[in-house]
Amino acid sequence: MSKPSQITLADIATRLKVSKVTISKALRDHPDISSTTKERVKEVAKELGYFPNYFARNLSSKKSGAIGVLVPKIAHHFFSSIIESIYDTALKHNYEVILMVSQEDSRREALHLHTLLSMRVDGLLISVSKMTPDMSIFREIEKLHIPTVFFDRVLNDLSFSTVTTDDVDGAYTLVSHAIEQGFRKIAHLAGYSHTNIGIHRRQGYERALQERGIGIDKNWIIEGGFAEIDGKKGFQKLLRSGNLPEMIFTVTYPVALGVISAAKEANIKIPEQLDIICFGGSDYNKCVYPSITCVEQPAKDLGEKATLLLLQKIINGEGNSEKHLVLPTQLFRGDTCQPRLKKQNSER
Amino acid sequence: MSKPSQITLADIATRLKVSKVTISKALRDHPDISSTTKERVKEVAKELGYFPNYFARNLSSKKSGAIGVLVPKIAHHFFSSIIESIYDTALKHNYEVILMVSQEDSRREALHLHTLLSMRVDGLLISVSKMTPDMSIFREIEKLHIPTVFFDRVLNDLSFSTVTTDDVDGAYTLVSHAIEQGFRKIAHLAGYSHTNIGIHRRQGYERALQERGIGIDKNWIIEGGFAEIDGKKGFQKLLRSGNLPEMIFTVTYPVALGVISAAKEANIKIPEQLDIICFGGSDYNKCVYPSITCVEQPAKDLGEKATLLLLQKIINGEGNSEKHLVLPTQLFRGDTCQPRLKKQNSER
DNA sequence: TAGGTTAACTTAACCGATAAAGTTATCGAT
DNA sequence: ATCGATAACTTTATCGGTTAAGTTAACCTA
Repeated sequence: MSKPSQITLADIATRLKVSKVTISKALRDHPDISSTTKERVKEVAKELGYFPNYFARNLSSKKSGAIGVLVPKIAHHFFSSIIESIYDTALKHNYEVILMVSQEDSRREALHLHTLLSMRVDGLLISVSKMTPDMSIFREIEKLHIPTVFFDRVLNDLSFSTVTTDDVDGAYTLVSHAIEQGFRKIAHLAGYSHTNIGIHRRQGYERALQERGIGIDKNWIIEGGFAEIDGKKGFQKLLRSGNLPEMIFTVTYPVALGVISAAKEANIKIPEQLDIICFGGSDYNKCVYPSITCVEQPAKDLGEKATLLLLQKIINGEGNSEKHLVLPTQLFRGDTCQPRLKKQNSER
Repeated sequence: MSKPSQITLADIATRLKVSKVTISKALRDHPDISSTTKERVKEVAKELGYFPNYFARNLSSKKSGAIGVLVPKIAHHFFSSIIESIYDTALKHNYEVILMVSQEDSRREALHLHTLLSMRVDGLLISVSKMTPDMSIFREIEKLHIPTVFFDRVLNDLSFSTVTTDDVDGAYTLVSHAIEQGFRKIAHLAGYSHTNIGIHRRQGYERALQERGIGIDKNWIIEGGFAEIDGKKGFQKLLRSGNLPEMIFTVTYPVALGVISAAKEANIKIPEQLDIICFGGSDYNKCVYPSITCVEQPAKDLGEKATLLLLQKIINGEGNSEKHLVLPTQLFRGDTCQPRLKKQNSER
């Protein structure tokens, strides 16, 4: 069956023999309308099962009451946590969320952003894909002066507000911890060097090594993506090189799982024969063996802070003031990266 | 700064000195318009950075080109996979997705469904929360004859189409497998008995035991939710009873992780001292130790099938024909639930 | 008691598109 | 030469609301 036409203001108006504007105002508690009329209107509205047409309302009021969110992935613990937190925060402030997924594809990114713009969202929350971005769409957004906040994966050469994890510090803390536990040969499965998180985590890694006088071996830095498959590939490359490190620091949690999985296949035991640490964890990490020692990303916090910052821009009209929030990570000590004294003795 | 008014059809029209209807038609490749005019229009549209106002378009065309999706959770591997697959499938057919999260709260469920209705979505994809549902909103939807498909968590006493996992069969297969491996004392951390997945998985469990002449011990069936915390609570209850089983079958993957986590705290080794199987897994399960033997849910497939079924209803107008798709699970043999011959010998 | 307020509506205009119903000029056929 | 068809537009109406600008009767004040 075709969709039946739904109840409109006019329906209630004819029923009560008043103008539809009266209905509109009554439902929005406009002072023009007497309280008795308001009551009658609301009663009939409920009785008929009326609910306003979102399109019509927003077309005439020129507000959408919604924020647009663009993420590269959903099925990834980190992003799904952020998304959930964005939804909750937006709801608390009576905003709707329109979510789009680029699937790490920059063409889809542009497509979806256009759709969000056509929906006249009041603001945008964006985390960019890992591909080289198509800058033109972002410049377009810049020109339109739509309140926008980038989170987690940001573009540095644009003048947007950002909410990010303290990637440099997190990586630095984590790798420093590993060094303190006695590890020296630490490889890094890094992210792409054109993404902020890739660059920064690598910087933290390099700084930790340098400060402790450990040389950086370019062969032990392998660039790749952020997914499981990249971990597998990275590990296999290290394995083929015949020069396995004592410790691998991976740019994300999924990459670490990829390494563990590949190591399992290659019959290399973690953490006995090879150890691992990573940037970011998951709720589940603590439940399994080995639980990976990592720095936990403040996913919930990131979503909330980014949303609040955006709402501030929307509501207070602080559209073009540029702010940069950087949130700290927290070290989690799991089963990997345990003190290395015994092993050092037995091996050397 | 306030949002600048964006380019409209009228802007292009005055620029080209034709009517705005000509512009509208030209941009949609309407046969009324000559190809030369179309070219000129498109050129100017691109130059001015025009994109249609989604609200205005849908208000006048009375179509939204969007489907509404309501899920209980996002930050859960199973749901985030389904959601991703819904987004991809919808995109392939040029539909937008409006996603809402109830956070397992039936009041939010009603609220969000009303929002989706007010957005005049062309159809609905719904997975209900674990709370006792507020039926009135679903009856309302039924009356409106909006194409709707329930997936995974469905309501049985309503006449909607559904796409579900074969819960009975999956649980039956999994528990049967455990019995064949030599397990006899099998407890079940079950879901709520008012949800279809809770009921069906328990049915599969009970049938597997009965068919093999193993008595059902009500004390070993513990009802609870679907999250990690429910696994912890369930395990602790079993522990306190002083009568630990050989094997625990949990209603979901997160519940299993809760059990593993609580067992770790209680210094009980899995799978050496206590074994575990669960309904549903995750990509990561294979990477860790112990990888849990489970039946994998066809998350991607579920999302795709549900979306396709809905689109069929929308496009072919098969609004009220009721269909029920049941998708099979697949047994994954992990580190848990290994043959139990040795242990039986050593223990008895 | 005229004049100004105010409460409580109504009418008209508009948001930015689409759909339906005209309007011309052109062209081919009879 | 006339008619009908068609191509290529334009005009008008409409979607379901909101906002701005009237309207009217009642009430208050000087």
